Amino acid sequence: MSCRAYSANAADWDINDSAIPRINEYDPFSEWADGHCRLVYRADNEEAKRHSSGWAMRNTNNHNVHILKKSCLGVLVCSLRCTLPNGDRVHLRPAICDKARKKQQGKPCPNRQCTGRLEILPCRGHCGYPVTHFWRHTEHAIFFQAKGVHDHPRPEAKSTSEARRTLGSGRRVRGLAVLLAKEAALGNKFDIGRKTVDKFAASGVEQITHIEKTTVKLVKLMSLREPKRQCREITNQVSRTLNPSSILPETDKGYCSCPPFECVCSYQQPLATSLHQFPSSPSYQQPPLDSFWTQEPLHGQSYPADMANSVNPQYDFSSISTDLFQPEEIFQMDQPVKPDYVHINQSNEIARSPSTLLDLGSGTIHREFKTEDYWSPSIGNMLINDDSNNSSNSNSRFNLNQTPENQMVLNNNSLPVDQNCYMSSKLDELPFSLQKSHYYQQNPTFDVTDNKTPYLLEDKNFQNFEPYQNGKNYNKHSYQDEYIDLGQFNEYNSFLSVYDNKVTNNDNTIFNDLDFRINSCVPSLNNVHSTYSHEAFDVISHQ
DNA sequence: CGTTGCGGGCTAT
DNA sequence: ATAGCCCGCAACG
Ligand SMILES: [Zn+2]
Ligand SMILES: [Zn+2]
Repeated sequence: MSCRAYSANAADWDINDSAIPRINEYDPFSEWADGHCRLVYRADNEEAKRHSSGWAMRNTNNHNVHILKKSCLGVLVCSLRCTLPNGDRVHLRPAICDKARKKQQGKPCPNRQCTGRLEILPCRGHCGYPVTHFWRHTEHAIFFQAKGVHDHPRPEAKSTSEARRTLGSGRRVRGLAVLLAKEAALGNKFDIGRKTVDKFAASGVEQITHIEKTTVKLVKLMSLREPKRQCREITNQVSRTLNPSSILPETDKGYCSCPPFECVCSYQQPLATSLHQFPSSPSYQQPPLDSFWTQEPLHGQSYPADMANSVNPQYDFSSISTDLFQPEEIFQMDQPVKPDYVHINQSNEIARSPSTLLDLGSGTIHREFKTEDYWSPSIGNMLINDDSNNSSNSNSRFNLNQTPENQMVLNNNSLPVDQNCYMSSKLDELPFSLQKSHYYQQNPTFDVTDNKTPYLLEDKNFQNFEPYQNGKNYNKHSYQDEYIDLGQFNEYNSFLSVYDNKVTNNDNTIFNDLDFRINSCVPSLNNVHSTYSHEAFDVISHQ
């Protein structure tokens, strides 16, 4: 699900804007928002208030009191990429707490018949870095913005994870039943947001057609300002691509009776053996023998129904207990955790390094399945990346990114998102300052002043187009001075005209693409964005 | 115990 | 300046 192409509010704002249009419509909470999106929730939305997400997001310090930033921790997977009997893959929820997360790593795979160990598959969905979520509160709404497209499967639902944790050590099936029931019950709430998804997905396709036409323009726009470090990391994604052909080799395995994180049995799996020693990160990747995600069910685990049937059942939760994560237990296993493994894992826990460049320009989908590919993209999955809970969330990452087109399609909303930032245009051509001045002059009405207020405090101004005011400042800088609001450019054309000195075309979609790419891959350009379709532009630069 | 948020501080670009 | 990230602290459940 990700975000809908158009949020109720036509996202003509950016989380960093000092002034944002007043929002009248709110979006239903999207637990699995993916791709670049901006959503506005009601201030009383509990989930929004908690800044929760289906993705395992951890707080990260962005030195900005007004905006809460979180980055994705990826997903906890089996080092052997085993497939559960039902065809699902292991994808547990990484603990948010660093300490707890470390404990998780190296634990035996929950699949009883698998000898693999749990390891973190870091998120590299945003230019090689973890996808980030931004939250900002205003008086009447909670603004949410995401950057990047998760290149990994969805972790288990938060509720499931919690349930597991709290379920006592009850070791039997009973616990499992409870979990399943919970999951099933929880799943229903997401249906709401989904309808729009398909719709947007379709529109996304349409938009894609415009891409070629607009490419030139986009390049031009991007040339306005090229961030020094662009994301061009397509490579990572490619590396995770899996061979579709390989399918569920391990599917039929039975489960051992060992706890998910504490398997003690010595059951050996043929394939896996050494795999667990390698970190999941692409740079280190060892080729999993078979496609890890290929089989991800189309419906993500997030789906209630699915969960009950597929996801949870696969795990042996009976043994899961609070002590699952006890470090000591790791050593109790017949096969001690390999120190190296753990070590490596930690270092790779979160992708830090950018990746290598990919063939950005190629629009081809890489299906070459290298041994190291983690993901096998299934086109069907790729096309729909919706946040609705059911979608094949797991696919979002992987496959889509390989091609610009694909990405665009995939990204939720149909908004083209170029994670890869394959377009390395030069922004230099147009001085950024120029843009600012233009926009700024035209939007005299906006108040640029920056007042500071913790994001938790509602930022009235934000909603009303007023500057931040209140409280804390951004840690070290204020946005106000440089804030530029492009709101006046209601049309994409207007925007173009500014640069081109002429009005070019009416194709709003183009802008979207541009926006997407810019936002996603070019850090500096994140402020430049358009409403996803014909809405006004909101370009902001601040510093 | 784990989650969530805060914020200092370091690093790379 | 921007962004990513580590780390400790604290409130909370
Ligand atoms: Zn396994
Ligand atoms: Zn992610």
